[in-house]
Amino acid sequence: MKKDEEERPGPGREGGSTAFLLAQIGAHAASRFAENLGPTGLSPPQVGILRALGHGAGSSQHALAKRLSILPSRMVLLVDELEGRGLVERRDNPEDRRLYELHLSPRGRQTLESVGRIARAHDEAVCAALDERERGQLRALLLRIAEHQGLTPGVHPGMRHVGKTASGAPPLPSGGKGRRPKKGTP
Amino acid sequence: MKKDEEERPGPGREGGSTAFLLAQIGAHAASRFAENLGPTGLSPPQVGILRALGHGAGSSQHALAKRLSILPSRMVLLVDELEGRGLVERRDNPEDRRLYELHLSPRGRQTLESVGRIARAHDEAVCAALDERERGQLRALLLRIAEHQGLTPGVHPGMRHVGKTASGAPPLPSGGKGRRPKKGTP
DNA sequence: TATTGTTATACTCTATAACTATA
DNA sequence: TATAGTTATAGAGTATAACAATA
Repeated sequence: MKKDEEERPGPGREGGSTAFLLAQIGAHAASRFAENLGPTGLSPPQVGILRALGHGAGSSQHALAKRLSILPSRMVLLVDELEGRGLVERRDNPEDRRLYELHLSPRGRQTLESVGRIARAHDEAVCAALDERERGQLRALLLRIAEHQGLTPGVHPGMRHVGKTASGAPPLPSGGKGRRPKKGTP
Repeated sequence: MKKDEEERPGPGREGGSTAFLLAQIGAHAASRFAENLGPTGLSPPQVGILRALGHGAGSSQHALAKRLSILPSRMVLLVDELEGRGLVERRDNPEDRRLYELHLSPRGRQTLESVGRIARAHDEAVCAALDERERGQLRALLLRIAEHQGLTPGVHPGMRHVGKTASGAPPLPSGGKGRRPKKGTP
């Protein structure tokens, strides 16, 4: 057959566009980090919670969920597990009894330090192809993009549910009954 | 209370590590791209299929699934929809009747060009903070990381399911009955 | 027996509505 | 009435087993 006419998307685009490279490498980095968390038994969003509590304790679940772009309904389960492992404490807020105050336990703080070590090793592995000067260059460029795109420092936008709905169907109504009494029912 | 002792992960790490910045910006870029695909009604993996067929037609579903790291069972549904929209054709392979040959239809090729325009606009938007020289620098650094990490050019590693299994529970056995006769039952 | 396409099934994550207790 | 936490439920993505047709 004839020599294939190389359907390149543009000039000098071997390996994909820069935006594609960012998405590709970013997904790889996120997956590797999740793998490296294996020994801790924590998921990336749980690490986000521990980190947030590490330098801003006493937050309510709702405030934390908003800050981390996690749904409140999901936050419940994530905190349930962290509390069950003794890493996070739910304390009553005496001024507003609807709210919890979330705090890191000593063990939680210890775990957070361990996560920090994992994160540093992970960063080293991801950037291994570059020398110190190049890492600084890359970091500076990425910071400018992040700022220009309006990204919140330190908050990973968990892959918002976007694409699809092929047939354009509107969302259906749903049930829900709610049952259990809340925490401190006297 | 005393002044909080700023729990920074390391020196000069405002905004997170470089690996975190890559994950953050990468997720943002992927989400935005999925949004920009809205008018086409295509999902990112479907775009991957169209692109692959654009310069390597005649592939079987299985071979394509392997190349794009999509599960064969998912590939069925993705191709079902592309075929239903008249963008892709399933042709019988006369040499091995188990296989299909996947081909882009003229309309599929047209759609692929449209996607290319969307992708270029997307790339421009993501890199808007940088000038031409800086984009070249960034691209060169990213290509070196991608190569060092062993990433396949042009293939997005869709966010492999990694983290969690909090209780370390092993996977359960499952059923499955299978029914319908395959395509060309004479 | 092995492979391709397919279906069934299960688990996770995302997203929304509804409910309780409290303000 | 509004808000925080919670539960139920629906939908999409990921993953695996099982099956029919074919090799």
